[in-house]
Amino acid sequence: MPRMDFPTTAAAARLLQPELAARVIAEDALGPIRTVAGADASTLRFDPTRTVHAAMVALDAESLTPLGEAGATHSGGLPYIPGLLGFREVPPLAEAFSGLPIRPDLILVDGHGLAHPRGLGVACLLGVTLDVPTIGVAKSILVGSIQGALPDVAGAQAPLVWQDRVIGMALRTRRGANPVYVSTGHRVSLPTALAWVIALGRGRRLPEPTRLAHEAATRVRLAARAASA
DNA sequence: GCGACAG
DNA sequence: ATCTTGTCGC
Repeated sequence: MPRMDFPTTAAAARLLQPELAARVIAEDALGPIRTVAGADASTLRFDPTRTVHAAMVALDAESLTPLGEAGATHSGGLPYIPGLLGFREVPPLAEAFSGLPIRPDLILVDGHGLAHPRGLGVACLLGVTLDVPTIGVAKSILVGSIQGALPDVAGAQAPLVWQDRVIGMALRTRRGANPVYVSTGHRVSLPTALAWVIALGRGRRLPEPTRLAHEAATRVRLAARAASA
């Protein structure tokens, strides 16, 4: 099992970013997608111990039937720092990944992929760490702005542009709801990423794998709280 | 110096 | 990210 060493300080994480970002593959390098997974983390608002509860939920890509889930809790890592989210969440996420009953062909990560100032959002870091295709699905913008109009119609899209480059796509998955921001994580092109996010939707704002992972991560946190009481 | 800032 | 009831709207 190839283990990766994660930086312990923000400074070390920043130094490592260019090297890791260079490993990201922004093109389609994936086989048939039969199973997918959602990945998310849950933390406490104010927590000096910096505990992160992570969860991954695997599902059948076609029927969206859940196939299993796993969680992991890590403490003492980095705090939340914009731009360094991956270094905080990927260690517990990678452990959760190893607890899944199956190895998913594709992972939807809660947060950005290449739509990041140094091209290393949490989805990219998880992808290169596990060497699994990943897609970033974020609920708000980290950098860049939407180019053009985004009609209030389900399916509407508009490029997310930063420094004259398209780094992702704003996608309105539901009428009357704010868009989600889709970007390449690893081994998936942006058009393919968009297609999968749409295919894995269920008429709600967030795609099903992401939604289930969010609920699972919350359960991991509540279970940890109950266990320590 | 000021404002922005995934989760 | 999390704390939370009722409430507005299709």
